[in-house]
Formats: sequence, structure tokens, C-alpha cells
Amino acid sequence: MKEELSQLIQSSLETLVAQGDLPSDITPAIQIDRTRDKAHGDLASNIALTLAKAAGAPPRDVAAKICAALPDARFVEKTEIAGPGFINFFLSQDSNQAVVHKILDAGERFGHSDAGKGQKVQVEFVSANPTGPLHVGHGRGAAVGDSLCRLMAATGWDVSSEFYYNDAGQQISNLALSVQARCRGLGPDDAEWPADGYAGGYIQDVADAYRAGDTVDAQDRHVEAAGDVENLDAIRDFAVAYLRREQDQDLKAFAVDFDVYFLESSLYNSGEVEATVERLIAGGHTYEKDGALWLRTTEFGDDKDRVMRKSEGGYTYFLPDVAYHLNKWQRGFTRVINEQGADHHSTVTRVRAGLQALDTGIPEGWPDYVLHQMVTVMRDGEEVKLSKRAGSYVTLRDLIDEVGRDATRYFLVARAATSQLTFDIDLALSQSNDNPVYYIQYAHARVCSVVRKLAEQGIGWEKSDGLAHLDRLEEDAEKALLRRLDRFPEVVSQAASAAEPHSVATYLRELAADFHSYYNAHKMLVDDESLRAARLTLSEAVRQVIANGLHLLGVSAPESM
RNA sequence: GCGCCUGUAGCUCAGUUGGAUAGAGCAGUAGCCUUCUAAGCUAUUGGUCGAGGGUUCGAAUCCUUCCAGGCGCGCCA
Repeated sequence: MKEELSQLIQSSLETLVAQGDLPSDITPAIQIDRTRDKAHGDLASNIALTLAKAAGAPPRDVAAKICAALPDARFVEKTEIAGPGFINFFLSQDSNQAVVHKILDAGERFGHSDAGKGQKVQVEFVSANPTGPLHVGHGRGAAVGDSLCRLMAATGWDVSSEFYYNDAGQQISNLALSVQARCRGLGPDDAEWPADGYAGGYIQDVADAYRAGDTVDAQDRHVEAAGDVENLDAIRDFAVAYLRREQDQDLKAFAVDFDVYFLESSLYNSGEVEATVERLIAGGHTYEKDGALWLRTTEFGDDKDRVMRKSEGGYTYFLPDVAYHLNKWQRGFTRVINEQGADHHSTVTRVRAGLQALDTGIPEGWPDYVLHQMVTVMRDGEEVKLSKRAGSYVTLRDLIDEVGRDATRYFLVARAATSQLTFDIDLALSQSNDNPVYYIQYAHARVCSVVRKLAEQGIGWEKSDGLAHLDRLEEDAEKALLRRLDRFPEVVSQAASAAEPHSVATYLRELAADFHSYYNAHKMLVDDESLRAARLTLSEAVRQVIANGLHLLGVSAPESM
């Protein structure tokens, strides 16, 4: 609709230029916005305001000329000039009702587009190391990342989701030592407890399972416990598999799945880490200092140079990070979105700098990042500190068990990633009925309920009948719903391109509010047959859009509550 | 000290990429269930958009300087 309107304005401007009312050297960017206030019509353009100076006339006069030169179009009912010189377009009833046809035709695909043209995109998220259960911060990453995947897929991208984890570094050694210590009956207060050991109670569970000789199947591995307390390698393999399985189960309970699990160790095994460091040295961007090998990342915008190889010979995490992203690039992902906690934001400049130093034609701004700010967890009015080592811990599983999957996902995805998030457990628990997610789901269930009621009364209902009588929808509440429904595709494409899934949540709340308001003011099961069919058809369209939107957030759309 | 993010109603947050009189929810106040699910609706109270300066027809939005909070600034990840 915006496109068609834009062409009308373009045509009008060309006429005015030909008449000499506008200078011929203008290059107008025609902008059309949805109006915030329905008194301003359906769509509005500021074109006259932007052209006033070039035209040498007051904006309202320019607007009048543009309107006069507009070609006739069926879908435009009338135009008005308002305020400082806006042109407001009032669309015809027909064009406002057309959205119902579109929704019922497209069904689950309404709101989708082919903007991505089938291009490959990889979304990496969560990427927690297997040293403990997932916490709330991972949950935010999972909710945002998964929703982002759904949005990219809905807008025509070929999406691959990926989970990267460190399965061999220092942290994993600490994990193995911690489990071994627990096997020996030690605790964090004992003198022999490992220096950087993990104190969480879950370590005891791992130790018990190891000694019992349990078998563990995780998404990407199968391990049988050796049971030997002296065998640190066996303990490490078992502990990693055990915690990977825990994380898999957490993610499954959260309805989040990954296409690829990528192991840091594979980059060493394949020689890619070594190849990367050699390439960086060959490129002349490195130097030795204090026995370590440095990369001159300051040449690429970093604020200080970074160590790649430590004086003791091992690599820092920085190097495998670069090798990993080179690997992504070589897999053909010209678009990559990394969803991470903002506490790791310093890696952004560093990884990009390392990739530039490789000089392989990777664009400067590649990859994209979505950084979510920290999640603070409140319980009993106090902040719960998240520390794996101290063992005081709010896991994602705790939240799912207590608050429910839908509410947890909604809460974690409904706010802009750039904003810090306070997750008040008490609030989520005590006011679970007031959670916005139920408000939206209830609107969906209400439509289903009305349809059920209809069936109970033995009354039939044909969508085609409703579609034929959409002109019966004359109430303000019905027009408001039509306007709201028509916006959905724009919300989806904007949320996808800006990587902001929260705007879908905002939209759904508004749509649900419109519907609840309508439901209370007007009865759907009226005796007037054509009006009844029209209202049911509109309601079905609302139900479909709510279901589509909730699906993008990974939240269920129940038929009854 | 430097870098990134944030600052909008008592609280939690939106704000269509610079548009018209800044919006929701919760909390508060006053109402609505013999009628399709009251997990709902209606009305109403509440604002110098952190502060100052700038850019222009027009700023919560862009630039700049401060103030406040969060995160980061390791040969940890």
C-alpha cells in the first residue's frame, strides 16, 4: 500500500515539475508513515515539508499543489492537508478490509516475506561452556537468539543456528578437578580444594554419577563413566558430557534447538588454529614481546594490541575465536549474527580486527552482533548474585519450572536487548495471572472459545460468507483492528532487519488489547447472519495473526485457558 | 581514566529510524459479570522525555558537554 501511494506522489511531483511549479533538480525521498492518530487518516506523507524550501513556497501551499496533481486511485478515499503541511491519506473501506483476505489466504505464512532472498545466515547464540547449568542470562540469549532465527526464517533467510562451546580450555580443567575433588569427598572449605574450583552443588551430582558408572548421552556425544577417581581425562570427558546433557535438557524445556554444535577443540584438531596464526604472522601484523606473540589489532580499531600466544606456549581464547569466525566465513555465511551477553562486548572489536588482519576479503563490519544487557534476578526483594563458583545460582530450569516456559520466554524476549532486565521471581510467581503473555494468549483462546460456542449451538459458519460481508464491519473497534492487523507484516520485517524481536511482543500486546476491547463492546454471535459471519471472520484473522506472532516468539497459542 | 549500553508517569517498559497533542501495563481512584471465558472491559489521576547547549520547518529520537547507573578494560572466556 505504501508502495502504491508512493507512486501516486511520484507521479504528482513529475506533473508539477513539468508545469514549472517545482524546480527540476529536486530529488525527493518520498516518505510515507502510518499515522498515530486515526483523525489523521491511515497514511501520511511529509513530502511537502521537505520540498517547501526548494519550491520557495509555504509547505501547505506545496501540499495543496501535490494533492491537486495526484492521479485518481480507487484505494484512496480522500486526502487532507493538515498541521504544518502533512498530506493525510484516508483509504477506502475496500482497501482496509483487504487485509482479512490476505490473512486468511496466507494463514501461518501471513507476515512472512522473501526479503532475505534465500541467502544463508548463521545465528550463533547461548554458546555456554559446559561448566554448569544454564542461568538466566543464557535464557535471555536463548529467547532472543531463537526468536531471531524464527524472524530471519520468516523473512526469507536460509537460517542455521549454532552453539559454540569450549570443551578443552582452562575452565574445563577446573571443572574436572572440581569433580575429582567431590569424588574424594572434599568440599570448597577444605584446604585441598582446587584453587579455581566450581563450588556449585551440581558438581556433587556429576561426581556421584561418575562414580556410579552412569552413561550419558548429550546432543553431540555419548560417554560412559569410567568410575576411576584418578583418571582425570575420563572425569573431564564425563563431566563435559554430563553438563552438556543438562544444558540440552534445559534448552529442550525452553523449546530451543540448534542446527549445529561446534566444538572449540575441533579447531585445534583440524589444524585451523595453527593455520590461522601462521597466516597472521605471514601477513606481518604480529610481533613478539615478553615471550608472547601479539597481534597488532590497534591497526584495525582496537584500543590495544592483543596476545595470541602466551609466553608459556598456549593460545589465548582470542586466536580460536578468530579461527572459528574464519571457519564460519569459509562455510559461506556472508551474514552472521552473534547473540551474546554484553559482558563479552570487548570481543567484538577484537574478533573483527583479527579477521581484517587475515586479509581474506571479509567485510569490516562482519560479523553482526546482538548484545543483550545483563539480567538481574530478584528474589524476596533482594538481588540474587549469579556465581557458579559460589554456588548461589538461579538456573534457567528453576525459572521454567516456577514461572512456566511461555511466561519465561516472553519476559526474556519482550524487552529491547540493549536494556538491562530485572527478572523479579516473586512478581513472576505471585502475579503469574497478570503476566502479559497470558493477556495475549487469552485473546487467542477467546476466539477459539467463540467458535466452539458456535459449534455447540449447531450454527454453521463459512469464511467465504464472512469475506463477502466485510463491509458490515463499521464499528470503530473493528476499523481499529483492521488497521492493526494490516501493520503486522511491517512489524515482522522491521523486527527481523533490526534484529529486535521485542517489537513483535509489543505489537501483540496492542493487538490483544484491541481485541479484548472489541470483544467486550460487541457481541459476535448475533442473529444477523451476514454481520455474524463478518465478525467471526475478522476474529479468525485476529486469531491467526496472534498465533503467527506468538510463534515468532516461541510462545504457544492455546485454544483454551 | 578510556570504551560500550542505559536514563521517558510512583514502578516495569514501548515509542513505527527526525514528524502532528509523548503512549501501554502494574500500582491508585470510580464503575462493569442472569448476556460469546471478568486471565477481560470502561472512565480517571499521574510527564521540565537525566541536565545544559547546538543542528532545522520540526528533536524523546541526530551532534556536543556534563550528571547518574550497568558492563568491559587479563599472557581468563
